[in-house]
Amino acid sequence: MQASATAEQEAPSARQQAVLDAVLGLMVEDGEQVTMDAVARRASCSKETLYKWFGDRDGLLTATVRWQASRVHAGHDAAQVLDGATLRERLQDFAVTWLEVITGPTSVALNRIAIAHAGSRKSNLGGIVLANGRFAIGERVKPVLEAGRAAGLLTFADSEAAFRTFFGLVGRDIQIRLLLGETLDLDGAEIRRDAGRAVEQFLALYGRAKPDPNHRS
Amino acid sequence: MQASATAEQEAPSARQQAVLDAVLGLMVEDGEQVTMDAVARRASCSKETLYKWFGDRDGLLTATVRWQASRVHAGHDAAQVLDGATLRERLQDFAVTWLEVITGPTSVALNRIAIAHAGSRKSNLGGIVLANGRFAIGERVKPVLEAGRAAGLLTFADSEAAFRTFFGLVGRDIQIRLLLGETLDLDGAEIRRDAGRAVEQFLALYGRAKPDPNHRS
DNA sequence: TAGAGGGCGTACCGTACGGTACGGTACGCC
DNA sequence: GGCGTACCGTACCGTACGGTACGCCCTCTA
Repeated sequence: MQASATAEQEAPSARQQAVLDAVLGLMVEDGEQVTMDAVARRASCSKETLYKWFGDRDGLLTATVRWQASRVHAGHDAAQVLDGATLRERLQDFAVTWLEVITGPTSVALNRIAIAHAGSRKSNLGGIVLANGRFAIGERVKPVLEAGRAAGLLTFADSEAAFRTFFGLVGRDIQIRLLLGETLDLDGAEIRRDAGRAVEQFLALYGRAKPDPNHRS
Repeated sequence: MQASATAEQEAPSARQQAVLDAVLGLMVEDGEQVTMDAVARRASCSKETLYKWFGDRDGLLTATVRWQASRVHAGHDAAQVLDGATLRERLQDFAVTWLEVITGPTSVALNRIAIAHAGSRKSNLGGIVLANGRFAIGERVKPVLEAGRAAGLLTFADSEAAFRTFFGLVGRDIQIRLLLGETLDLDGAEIRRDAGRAVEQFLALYGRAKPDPNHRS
């Protein structure tokens, strides 16, 4: 009983990636029709191969979540010295990226699956989604906030609390509305506007000095 | 084929309410074991009766969501004249109530079911949950915000946008984390503290005057 | 050319679950 | 008492789906 891409963290082969993409496609089309038969048909592979590679259905779903998560991570490392314009720009980038992710159909479908699964203890899809979504971005934003504090641009005691406020200002009710089936389709311009508003509000709450209107990028 | 409490809005009888409470109980215990057999066993009724009363499984779930929604609504009407302390207090009330709702196990279970269901078009559970959750509270908060604006305490152009910011400041990442299976259990004190912070942040963003530190309730 | 192995397609099995049918019982009404 | 109604409990049916088994093809190696 060898489960290649499940218990082991081995990166999936190209063929396996194609299978996982097929799963994602089915999830986006209709989260409830992700059946082993449907996956096999869609990916043009045999069910036996699915079980050989992923162990069982849960393993397949887990591998899919991991696979999607592995693609989301991207983004530059922190510049150590921050001025006000750079800080604003970095936060804007995070906000835009985050909004693009959570409004994407793949994210919505994946979160739906993970949430449905979270109801019954087995196989921690929700934990994986959280670790690669909300917590991953937290770990990337907090250093920026702390650099901003070090540069005297921000003031806060607890970077985790500051980040959670930022998270709330950016996401607001968008994710829950999408998850519950509302169709919001935000275009890029609207996302940038929303992100900008959130950043300004965050800076209004946590900025040490009033934002300098002469010093826009 | 008469479906008493489904297509029709008729309030469920006492016996039917007991059945719906059984459904809620099963949902909280394990969202996936809400099977018609399990409901019948739990509620000590026959499956035939379930189908007679609710039509089919979707009807039963819909009736359950409506039944729970009908219990959540509560809360005083708006006082027309607002001073700063009253406004702060009203907002605090809303924030506490909302946090208590979304952190409750029933709400988490119900939202999970509705979200899982939202993946496939049939039977709009997500819409019902949204209408009775996020939108219902919005319709109750916005008049308060507008009264605050009329009293010169707040300044904003769009009450919907202002409410969404309030919503984000209150909820932050709490709901998505709970839905994805994290166990956060906030106690009453923490909820009040969170709510207070959110209200202060909201007033800092939208208040016309700086909050008067001498004038706390 | 022959053998081996990986993988596709498909048939198959067991079970769980949605939905229906039916016998039995309690209760109200004539 | 006799009848209808409402409901419980349970047996039953059909199907969908997770999981397994097996035959065939294709490719790679010697």
